[in-house]
Amino acid sequence: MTGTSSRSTDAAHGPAARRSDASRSAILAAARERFAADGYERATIRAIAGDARIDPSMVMRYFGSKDGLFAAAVALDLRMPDVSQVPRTEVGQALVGHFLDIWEANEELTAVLRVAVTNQAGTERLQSIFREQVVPVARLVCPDPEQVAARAGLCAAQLLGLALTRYVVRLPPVVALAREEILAWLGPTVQRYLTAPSP
Amino acid sequence: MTGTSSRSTDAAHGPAARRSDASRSAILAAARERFAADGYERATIRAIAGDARIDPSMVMRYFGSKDGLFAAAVALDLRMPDVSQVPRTEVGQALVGHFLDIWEANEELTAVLRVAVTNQAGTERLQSIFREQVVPVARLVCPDPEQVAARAGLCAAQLLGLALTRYVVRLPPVVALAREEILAWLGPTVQRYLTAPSP
DNA sequence: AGTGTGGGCCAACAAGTGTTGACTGCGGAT
DNA sequence: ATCCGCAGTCAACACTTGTTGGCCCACACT
Repeated sequence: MTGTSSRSTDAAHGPAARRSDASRSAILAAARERFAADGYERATIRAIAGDARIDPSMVMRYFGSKDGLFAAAVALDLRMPDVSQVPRTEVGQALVGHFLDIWEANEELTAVLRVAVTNQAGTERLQSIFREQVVPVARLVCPDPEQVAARAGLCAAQLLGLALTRYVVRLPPVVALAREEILAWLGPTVQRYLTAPSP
Repeated sequence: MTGTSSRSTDAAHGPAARRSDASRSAILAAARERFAADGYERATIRAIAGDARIDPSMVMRYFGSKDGLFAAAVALDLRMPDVSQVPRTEVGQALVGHFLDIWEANEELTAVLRVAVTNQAGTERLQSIFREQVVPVARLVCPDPEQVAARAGLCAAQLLGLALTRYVVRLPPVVALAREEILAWLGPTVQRYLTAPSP
């Protein structure tokens, strides 16, 4: 792109652009798809490499191991919205809507969820996403600091349950729900878990 | 041939008691444990047979295949309570409590959930449990027959989400919740999903 | 006694897994 | 033109998986 000539002048380009970047991202895309569709064990390196039209040994050279590939494929950023800009009474709906957005934008979250159920590394990945990206947002909304973790956990239970039944197990009635229905049903639930007085 | 040479004591005991029944149930118990702990692919027949202190080939002879073993191991009965005996306003809490009970009574539900995420047969098993055991109960509580499926689906999303975060992924704040806290938080949610007017 | 049904063990198979190493050839730097 | 680094290929390794068939022995029946 930027003239292959400026190879030695990698001054401000961060990590020097490698000739194999196309293959790398092809592998990562295929990996996300396979992990999301099949889970960790059934997403074989051979299948991923086949999807990316590349030799399996290249996957090893680039990412070291299957675990390394998974770690590189799902470096997940939830892009949580700035809830301080949202009216206190609508934060529940806003969060549910945001989660629906990112869940349908790409397959990374589905991949993390599927893998987290059978793979230790996946479990830890999901736990760290919760700890580092979900809990801090709850901290901004939630009155009592001591209850932040529990309230965030309740929200995670509701939202992951929706994702599980809608995108993984695909219970027909849950798949059939329209976006507005989900917002109307789950929004108040999340709102209550975050802001209602402790029962 | 029907020459099953009726054993001396099997007069009217239904399916004649076999000499290998001890081994069979040992295998089934080990299978439930492994499926619950490891999911479908990582729960190997060899490991299950090892736990049951029996040869792997016996598993094949008794259950035909790994799929057959799974089907036999998790013939799940939710033992749903008779909700018509429960006051309309407490049915939510009653259902949440019941699910906590059976989830902690044995590992069958955890096994079904773990397997359902990566295995097609497991997915169908979970779907049929929902269709045949959860939806009918919702039908008794729910006013509008057209909304029964959707409302049951919402309850499943909340309850499976709790199970996922508490027993599978084990998010620390969710694991730390006491039974009464869960009842107090989730009871009203399930209650609303079942009986509140459509939003 | 003998006998045969069937529970149990052993060894092996074919297929598929992650992973490794040696080899080829293109392209940019010298 | 020459060299060197690195993307890419091929083949193989060591291992595990589900699954199969043959064999041995215990026991209940005649």
